[in-house]
Amino acid sequence: MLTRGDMLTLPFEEPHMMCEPRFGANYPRESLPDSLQQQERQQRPTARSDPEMMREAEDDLSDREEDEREDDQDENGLQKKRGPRKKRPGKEQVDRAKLRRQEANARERSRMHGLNAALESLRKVVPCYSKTQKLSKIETLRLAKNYIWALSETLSAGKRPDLLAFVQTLCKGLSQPTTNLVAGCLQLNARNFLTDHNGEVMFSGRSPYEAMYSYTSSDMNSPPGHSGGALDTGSKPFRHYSYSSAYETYFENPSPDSGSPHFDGQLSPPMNFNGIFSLKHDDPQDYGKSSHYGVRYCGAPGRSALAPNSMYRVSPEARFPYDLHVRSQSFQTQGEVNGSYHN
DNA sequence: TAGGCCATCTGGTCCT
DNA sequence: AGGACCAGATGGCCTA
Repeated sequence: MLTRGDMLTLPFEEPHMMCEPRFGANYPRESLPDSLQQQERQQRPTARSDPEMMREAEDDLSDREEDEREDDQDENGLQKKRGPRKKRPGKEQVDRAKLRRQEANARERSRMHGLNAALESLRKVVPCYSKTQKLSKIETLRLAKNYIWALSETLSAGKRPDLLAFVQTLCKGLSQPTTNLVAGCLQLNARNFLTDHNGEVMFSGRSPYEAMYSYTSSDMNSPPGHSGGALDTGSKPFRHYSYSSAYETYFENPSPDSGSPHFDGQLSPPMNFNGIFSLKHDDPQDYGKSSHYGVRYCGAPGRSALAPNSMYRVSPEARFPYDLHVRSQSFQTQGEVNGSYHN
């Protein structure tokens, strides 16, 4: 099946093929390959019935007249000194300009392909990745921004996040289909999420967390640019609590008929619900050379600094909490969740 | 069929 | 001069 990314992609070596549909519009005639130009000349009717041809002829005429006139008078109509006559571009210059344009087009395509490749690699590290159901460019960027924000909050709080709050942060500003997609990727019941008219994500049901902790899922900062939403009610960081019962509540029934999009592609698990934020991706060489993800957030203002690659070297009290508590706490469930990602 | 998303072309601007 | 970057225009594909 052809993906969106594959469509309209033509080989660089055949720029005229890509230009062809545009000839009828505003593509410059001089850009036609010589053979096509010749062919077009031969096909021109002698009668001046084609409006485009008439326009061309008028342009030619007016150009010539302007060339002649511009030597006689300046813009004020005063007699102008005769200088070197402006030379109309010769065939060589036209060909050269044509070539430069084609080269520029190829570079532009290449540049955009690079941009798309970077976007694709970004898709693979945000919390929802499917080869068959790709996030759009804009949604990928939004989700990435939310993800960075949520992880930064988690790091600054130094505690395990509230699951719902985390997911709600992820989904902020995303379209309803993308929200469903993310919820589906994370195996949450997408029906529990609503998007209001402002695009803010709300949780429609009563969270079991709220029942257990009398703590609302809105107790966290909102990402920049998302003020005033349903989640913007406080500055408290993610709350530290045990996931075990909540996990059961949310994942014992993974809601296969939740209305979420169908996922038959690869899902990447940048986050695990039992609190371990591991990043899985197809090409770890991209990241293995760099420092651990957590280190990248340490330079943020207000964040406590860690030595490079030193997430596990700092004192236990200051350590990223997930490895301290959660691995032993719910190792089995982590495996279950991971298993679903690796389908 | 309208709207969203996308790839490509194109000309302008800025920088080296 | 030439390359990188950008935004507008255009047209194709897909989906609700």
